[in-house]
Amino acid sequence: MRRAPMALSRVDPEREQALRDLDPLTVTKLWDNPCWLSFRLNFIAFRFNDPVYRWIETRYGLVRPEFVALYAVGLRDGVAAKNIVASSGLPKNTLSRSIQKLLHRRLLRRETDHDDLRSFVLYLTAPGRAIFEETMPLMIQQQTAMLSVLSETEQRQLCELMDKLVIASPTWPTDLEKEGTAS
Amino acid sequence: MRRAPMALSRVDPEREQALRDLDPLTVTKLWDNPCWLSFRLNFIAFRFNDPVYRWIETRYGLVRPEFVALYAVGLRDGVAAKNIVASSGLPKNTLSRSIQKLLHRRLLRRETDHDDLRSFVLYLTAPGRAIFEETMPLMIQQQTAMLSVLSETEQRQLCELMDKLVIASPTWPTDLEKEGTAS
DNA sequence: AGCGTCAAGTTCCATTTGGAACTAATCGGG
DNA sequence: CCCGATTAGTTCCAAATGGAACTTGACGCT
Repeated sequence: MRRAPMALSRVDPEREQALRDLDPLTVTKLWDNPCWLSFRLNFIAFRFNDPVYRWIETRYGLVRPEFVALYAVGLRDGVAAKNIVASSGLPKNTLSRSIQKLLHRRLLRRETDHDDLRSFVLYLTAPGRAIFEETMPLMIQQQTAMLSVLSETEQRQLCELMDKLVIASPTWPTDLEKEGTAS
Repeated sequence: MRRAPMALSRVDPEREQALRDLDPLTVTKLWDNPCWLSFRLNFIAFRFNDPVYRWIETRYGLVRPEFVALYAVGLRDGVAAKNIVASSGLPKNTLSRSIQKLLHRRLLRRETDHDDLRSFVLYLTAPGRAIFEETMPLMIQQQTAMLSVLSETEQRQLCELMDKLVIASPTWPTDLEKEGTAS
């Protein structure tokens, strides 16, 4: 168990300098960690999320789940809270509150869904859309900066590989079970 | 701005079924979202993290930052809190408390670092290591399940691409600035 | 139609979180 | 070799979080 996952860690002088900027524990988590996927995912995601959410918080006073909701409606007018829950993994009470606050601030507007009276359909107001439109280019700029170390081809590869994973996700176990060893 | 990022979204009958299992908003976030990287990262990371942390919480009563600390020390004996902060992105007070709790439960042990008297070096106790050793295979099992849709080659590609990203991470902007457009 | 089960969203409240201020130790210059 | 600036870790406290219970509407079954 204490071995590099999928070596490519030859002493490549190219990288020597960059490695000096990484915390030693980060280096261990990268190359001496059987769970390489988890660490890379969380690390890269954090480096994207953190600047984005800090900016949105200071600029608009919207905290993370609030922006998640606004962004979701911005991408797809007419979604319901349940969709945002399903696609974000946030608990539904957190999203309920976030949507309330957005409604209060008139960034979102909602109507009862006439096909299911328990449900509400959500829309951006003009100010809501303004925030969405202003934020999007900055997020893209951050993404571009992060991806700039990869070639066009590599970027497409990465996109496609992650694509396959997301598509396969409904088949993944949602619980860790010990019994797996008993097969 | 409202366009698919890097299309590969041809109507591939292979995927039609899998797509039916995904929430419509999830589909939008995948293929009609200029920020494809962020969504894929967060989504896949969530599907790994959620089962793992729920299991650890119910099995050992350790919450996420506590397990983050234990896992870090498990990977690399003798790290200090600051390293865990740097590599995890969690706030340092949260980690301070987590480490306290682990010390109290005798899963971790610490000594003052003789090179820097402000700092402490952390070690796993035998019970701490037992938890680490028991959890690791389950995490690997989850990772294997998630990656099983990819071929060996694709898995290695994914690993290498994410690798490059993490290595480049020290050069990424840590703040979103409007000025970027003024260059 | 009438009833048990389930789903969408909300409310309650104990717990967790994280920014900011703090303590103690190191470092960098004159 | 002392002093201002910085860093490791802790403490404080207001605010966010999320599990569980609740409300209201939908759906299936007889």
